[in-house]
Formats: sequence, structure tokens, C-alpha cells
Amino acid sequence: MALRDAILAALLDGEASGYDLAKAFDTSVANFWMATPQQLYRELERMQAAGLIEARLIEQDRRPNKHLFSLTDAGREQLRRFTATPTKPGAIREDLMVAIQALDAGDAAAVRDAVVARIALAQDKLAHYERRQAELLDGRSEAQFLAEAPRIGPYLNLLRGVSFERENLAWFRRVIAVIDRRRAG
Amino acid sequence: MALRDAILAALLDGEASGYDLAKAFDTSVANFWMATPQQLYRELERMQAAGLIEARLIEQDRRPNKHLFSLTDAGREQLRRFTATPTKPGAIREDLMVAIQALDAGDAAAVRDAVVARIALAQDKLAHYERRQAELLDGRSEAQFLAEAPRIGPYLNLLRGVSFERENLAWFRRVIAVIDRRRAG
DNA sequence: AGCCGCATGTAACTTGTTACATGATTTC
DNA sequence: GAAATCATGTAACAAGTTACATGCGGCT
Repeated sequence: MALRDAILAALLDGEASGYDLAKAFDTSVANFWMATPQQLYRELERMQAAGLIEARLIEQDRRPNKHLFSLTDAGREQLRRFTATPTKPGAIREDLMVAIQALDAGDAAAVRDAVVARIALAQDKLAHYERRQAELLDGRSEAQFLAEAPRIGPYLNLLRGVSFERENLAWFRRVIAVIDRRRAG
Repeated sequence: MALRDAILAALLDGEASGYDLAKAFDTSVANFWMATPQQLYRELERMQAAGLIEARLIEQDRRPNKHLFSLTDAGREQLRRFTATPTKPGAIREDLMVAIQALDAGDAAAVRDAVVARIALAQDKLAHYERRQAELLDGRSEAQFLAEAPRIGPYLNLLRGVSFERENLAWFRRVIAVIDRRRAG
């Protein structure tokens, strides 16, 4: 039920529609929690029923109407309780690493191609995180930001996202080099 | 259905019981794929029914009997097909990062404690990966190992595991420092 | 005496995934 | 004229989680 808490945490940034959250979970929040739009819509409904969030209907002329969700006091309280609960180690599920584990019994050329494709994705994510970091800093030094910003959590997670994608990139390049040396040898 | 492929990849190391696999998925394989014992037992049954693996019953006197599973030709072929299939980006689900995202609206002292607890876990994992790496190298230089080893996939994944845990450690320490500076300030 | 390791499972439940559907509007 | 964006959802299915059960042997 941590999707619920992830949504509550995302709503700390302000009210959002299911659609907004789907975008957030595809970019910034994807850094630490993945969810499909369908999961979000289902969970939002339940959370509203449970009183953790409330919806404000925005009627629009030239667009479908939308519900903007925001935290209720109960929602904030649940989030506070969540932060005080011991966490369990995170889960990783990475297809590409399964393919690499099986590299020597599989199609090495295809795996190589898959790694090359991931390099582009990692570069995009890295650029996105770094842009977001610059936005948050807004010209300030990191020390200054950390001293005065109202929220430091999202910044800390961004740092982890940046280092994760950097390490991904370095590793992808290493994997390609190793595969190439093998095939040449 | 990538759990299935992860199991096939794990069986490249040789025949194993469900219990063996559960341990592997808790340590080495956890690096790239997480699964509970229950998932494994269920999936092994299906895979056997599908002819991807075959079981050899080992009758034991002073221990419960066990089934040792190994890859069939169909299983090897399925694994080869898997490596030739485009992968989708991996999923991350990390409770601790959700808590850190909500740090400023939550219980910062409790989150700090959770981070401290993770440092110990990360150190254990790192030590484990490094031991395993030394075992694989077996005294050889990395270049020599990569040139002559029959399988390089597991080694490459180990490298990623090591860098992941190193970055985790560095980040955990950073998070603690930032929280402490905040509370002092 | 009590816990840990071996080795397997069942049952009930919660999550997550995939495919599809709607229908107007703005951008290429 | 096609594609992407906005904004939501339904239905069917697959995967993952949690709690519990069994029973012996070895260790402390």
C-alpha cells in the first residue's frame, strides 16, 4: 500500500489531477516509484473514499472536466505516520539485467542493441533531473538552498536520481566495451 | 512474465531446488530481480508444466526430499528468445525514497533512523557482492577474467550491484548530514 | 528447552499490467 | 489529414504479498 503514500507525497507539491499525477509518476516520481495511469486512477478513487484526499471539480469548456485532488488533514496525518514507520528494502526488477545475466547463453548482439537503446534513455532522464535540479536551486548554491528551502526531500531524491542515471550510463558503456572486446577476441 | 526468465537465467548456474533459488533471489539475484519464495514455487510448477525446466527428485534420509530443477532445451531456447526481445525500462519501488520525499511534512527523526538502518544493510550487501566478485576473479586480473571466463554476464551484473550499493551508501550519509545540519540550524 | 535451517507448500488477498474506449482540441 | 494532448475510465488478467502449516535435525 505504498503507492498510496507515494501519491500523498506527490500531492505535497500541490493539487493535481489523475492525469497530472500520471505525468509526474512518469518523470520525477519515477525516480523512486513507478505506477501506471490505471493504478493511479484506481487508487485515487479509493483514497478519496477513505477521506485521505479531496477532489475539486474543474469544469472546462474546450477540455474534459477534471478533478483536482489535494491532501486532507487525514491524508497529511497518514503521510506523517508513514514516515514514522520502518521501511522495507526496495524492490528492483530490471529486465535488462536478466538479459545480461543470460548474455553468454543468449543473443549477445541483441543484448548489445538493448544496452545502446538504454543509453539514450538514461541521458534523457539525466538531463531531465539536472534541469529540475537547476530549477530548484534557482541560482542559489546548494548550501544556501538546503539552508533556506521549505522542502529538501525532493531535492535529496533528485540527487539520488542523478547519481543512479550516471552510474547506469557508465555501466552501459562498460557492458558494451566488454561485449565488443569479447567478439573481437 | 520476466520472473520466468529470471529463473531460467538463475538456472544457468546449474540445477537448484526452489529453496536454493529462494536464497539466490535473496542475495545475488536480488541485485536485479526480487522474488519471494512463494512466487518461485508457484512459477517453478508452471515452468515444469510448460516443459521449460525438468525436476530430478533427490530422496534424502534426514532432510525433506527435494526437487532439483534444471533447464531443458526448450528452457534454453526460451531464454535465448528473451535476450533477443527488446526490454522495457526497469521498475523501482523504494519506500525509503517516498519517506524522504515527504521528509519535510513528516517525522524527520524517524526517517533519519530508517536511513541509518539502511546503511548497515547496504554495507552487508556491498561486502557480499565484493566477496562474490573476488570468488569469480579467483586471483586473476579483471582483464584476464573477461578474456577467458565462460560466462561474463553474472560478473557484469555484480559490477552494477557494487556501484549501486556504493552510491546508496554515499547518498544515505549525505541525507543524514543534511538532516542533521537542518535540525542544528 | 527452544530456535534455526532445510524444504515444501496452501489459501486468501492485494497490486500491477494490458488492452481498449471516448471524444474534443491543438499542433505538425 | 494525422497525430498528439487533455482527461477519464472499464474489464480482464497476471503477478506479487502475507500469513500460515508441516516436520525433522542440529546447535546452543
